[in-house]
This record gives sequence, structure tokens and C-alpha cells, in this order.
Amino acid sequence: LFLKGRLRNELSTEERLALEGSIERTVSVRPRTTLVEAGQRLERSFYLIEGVMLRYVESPQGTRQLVHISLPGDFVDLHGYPTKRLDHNVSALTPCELAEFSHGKLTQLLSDHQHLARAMWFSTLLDAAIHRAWIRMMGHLTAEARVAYVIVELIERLKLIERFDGHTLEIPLLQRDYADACGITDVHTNRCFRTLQERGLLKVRRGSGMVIHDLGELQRLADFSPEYLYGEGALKVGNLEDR
Amino acid sequence: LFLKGRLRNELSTEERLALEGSIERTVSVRPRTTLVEAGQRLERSFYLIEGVMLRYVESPQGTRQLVHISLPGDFVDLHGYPTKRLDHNVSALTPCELAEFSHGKLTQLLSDHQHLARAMWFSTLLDAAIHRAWIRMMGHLTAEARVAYVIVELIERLKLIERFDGHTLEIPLLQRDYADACGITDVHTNRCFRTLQERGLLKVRRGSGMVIHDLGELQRLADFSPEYLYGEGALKVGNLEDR
DNA sequence: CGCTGCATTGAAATATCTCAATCAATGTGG
DNA sequence: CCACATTGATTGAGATATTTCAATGCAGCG
Repeated sequence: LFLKGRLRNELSTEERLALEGSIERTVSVRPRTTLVEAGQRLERSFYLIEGVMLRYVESPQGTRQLVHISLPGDFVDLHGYPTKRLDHNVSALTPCELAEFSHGKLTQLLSDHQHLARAMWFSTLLDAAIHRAWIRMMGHLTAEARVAYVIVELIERLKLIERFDGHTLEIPLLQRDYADACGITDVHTNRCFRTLQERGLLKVRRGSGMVIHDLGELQRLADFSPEYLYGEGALKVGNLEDR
Repeated sequence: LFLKGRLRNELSTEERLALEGSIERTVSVRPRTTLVEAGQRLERSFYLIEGVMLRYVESPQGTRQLVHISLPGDFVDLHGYPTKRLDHNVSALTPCELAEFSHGKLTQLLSDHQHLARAMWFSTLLDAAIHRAWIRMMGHLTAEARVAYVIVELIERLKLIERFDGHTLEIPLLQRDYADACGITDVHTNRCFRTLQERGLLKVRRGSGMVIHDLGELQRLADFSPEYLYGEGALKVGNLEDR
């Protein structure tokens, strides 16, 4: 029983069993390895059980723009379920474990379990809300604030799946990854980290990860308010049946 | 019978009737008037029948970041269906007509018509794809290319609902609106329009709208490829039932 | 040891912003 | 029909943020 994250709290035991029963197999992906490429024809979709994945668009000249950072509990390529292809790549940042669902089985599953279908729909709505927050961050924030933004969003999402210990962000993103997320240069990203450290907001650790010293100030700097991640019952599928 | 746009082609007559039968009432909104405010509690959702709406986040200091431009055939606030509130504002650019659905009726409707439920899900997936394209545009493109991007995206989406005549973009967005979409200053937006005109790519008309002279070059400049809007059967809900 | 990958720094080049002024069209009240 | 206000577009010049290019440092690793 290894479904965690977003869906976990909203599903009945029966639904959970049905979902797990529809898993084709589990897949492991090594760090910095691509799982799905843009344009590729898709017949299956993957649910991220463990690890962190990067979703990004790559330009012909090799520059990347991250569009999402997937954490455990996310479906990483549900967009390909109806469209049969993705507009972006999905690759592993850390060692990842995923559950594979063939689209055929998914169709069966979702037509037998409406509530589950809703839950998956709503989880894609949350993805869209996160996308909108990124649009705002790229349009509105300075480079330094963007870096802070990515950090605090990750922390907030880690809290939701109970994987933040209150001090350290363990995700081994490179400065280049932050740069590709924020739409800035890796050189400039480096300077941003320096100023963030000089202000005493965080401390980058050798190896990977960082220690967060002042999350509140990081959030203020990034103009971040976490409501959009939960809202009044975001993902609370029950909201619908209630009335 | 006035449902047009995205959903139209994918629905059976019966579904269309059911959908139309669930409409609470239709609502008219005057230009530059707000329909839904961020944070407000929502009990209904709106489908845009006619007109153009702007969805944007507003910062305390009054600056705006557009996150989406809604065209006829879009649900403008489906995100509020499960979450009961929106993370952004929705307001009319032009005179708009909308169909109002109470969430209660929607729940009934979608549980009676699974196929319809899928269609709505997939339409939100397309929104997310458009969001991702914006993220890329803001992270990767110069100011001039961003302006071109917004223009060509609108044109491509207008083509999908058969509202582009091949030459003129009639949508009365102000330069300030383009600026708020692209995350740049209105002053700079003005300079971008000038250079776009000097290159002979388009001609801004007094009053509103513009004449497009070289759509291909605008697309190249904006690094725009329209596949993500349709893909192999994007929105073709039938894809699922087929196999 | 000598790579290799990543982080760090410096200095000049460029894109974009800010502020302030002007212009052109439109609408309004007298 | 004129005077005037308002709104949006346009221009200029200096300030600032970010990029670019090139070099250096620093660690882990075969």
C-alpha cells in the first residue's frame, strides 16, 4: 500500500484498492534520466510514488524551461491520457519509483469509480493553479524573489505530503535547475543565492539541499501565500457530494 | 442552441441538450467589469458563450498579471467547482454573455453523463497546457517575442473556434493588457509594437485590433508551434472509448 | 593525479524599467 | 461648437536588473 500524497487522504479504502489493482507495474527511473519525451506517443500514464521529477520544455538550442516540479503523489503525465502525447519532457531528478497505468485500464477504472475520476480531475486543476502561480512569479518577481518562490513552493508542497522537517530542503536541484525554473541565468542564480544567504534567510549546504533560516521572510520576499494549494477544500472531493 | 467552441464538436446531441438544460440562467457582463473575484466563495461556475474575458492576479500595489485570456467556449472558473474559490480574478474585456451553472446541478449533470465529465476534465487539461506555454514564453522570450506570442496564441485559438478571418485580430486589448500578460511595462510594450510594425509583421489600427501581415514570421519570432492546442486528438474524448 | 561537473567571481554589454513629458482621439458640459 | 478633461499611445533620457563571456575555485572520482 504505497499510494501517498495528494490522493491519499481523499480516497476510500475500496477506491485505493481499485486504484492499486489497476497498476500495470512499477517502474524505477535513475536520476537525470528521461521518462517521457515531448511528442512521443503515449499509451500509459505514471503516478509518482517516490522521488522528484522535473517537467520541462527544451528548445532546439538546448535551453530548458521547467514548467513543474513533481513530488510524490503527483501524476506526472496525465495530460497525455486524452491527448496521447505531452507538450513537455518528464525526467527524474532523484531516483524515482512510479506506478504505471495503461490508458485502457485507467478508462475502465475511472468509469467504474466516478469519485476517483473526480479526484484525478481535481488534481489536474491543482496543477493548473500551480502553473498560474508560476506565471505570476515570472511576470512579477525579481530574480532573487523567483528563486525564493521556487523554494517556498517546494517547502509548502512538501509539508502537504509530510516530508518537510521544518529546517532543511533536501531536494538536490542544481543552481542550473533553479535557473531553468525561474527563467534566469545560472550565473545570476548564483548571485541570488548569495544575497539570500547574506540576508540570513537560508544556507546552502555542500552536496545538496539547504537549511532554511527564515521561511516567513522568504515567503514575504516571494510574495507567496499558500492558500491556492489547499483553498477551502481544494482537493476535498467530498465537497461535491455534500450538497 | 448556443454552445460553441471547445466542447461543441465533441458532444452528442443528447449531451448538448443535457448541458443546456442544466443552465441556471445566462448572464451579461459589461466590458471591464469583474465577474469573479479571487477568494470569493463560489457556488456556481460560468461558461463563456460570447466575448473575451481576462483572468488575472492583482497585487496589493495594483499591478496585474494576466494568467489567461478566455475565449468563447471556455469555462472561465471551473477551478472553483471543487475548491469553491478562485486564485485569480475574472473580468470582461468586451461585452460578454455567459451561461451559469450551479455547482449542485453540475454535480448532477456530470454524474449522469460521464462522457461530459471527461470532456470538461480534458478542457481543463488544455487550460493547463496553455498555462505551461505561458510559463515558457515568460521564461524564454524577449519582450518583443512575448508580445508576438500572445498575438499568435490568440489567433490560433480563434481559428479553432472559427473566428479568425485570416487578417485581422479584433480583440480590443490595450497595450497595457499586453503588458500585463507578458510581464513587461506598458511603455516597453509600446516599443515592441513599434518594432513589430517596422518589421512589417503587423499594423496596429486606431480604435482596436490589428492587421496581421506575416503570421508565419510572428510565430517564428515567438517560437510558437500550435500542436499543443490540438495534439493528436486533444479534446477528442472519443480517443478513450475507442480502445 | 588530472578530469569533470558545478559553483563562484568580475567586468562589460544589453534589455528593460522608471519617470516625465507630449500627443492624439474622444467625450462632456456649457 | 468650443473649451476642457480623460484616456491611451508615444517618445526621450537616465537608472537598474540581468545577461554574456571569460576566468577561477573547489570537490568528488576514475
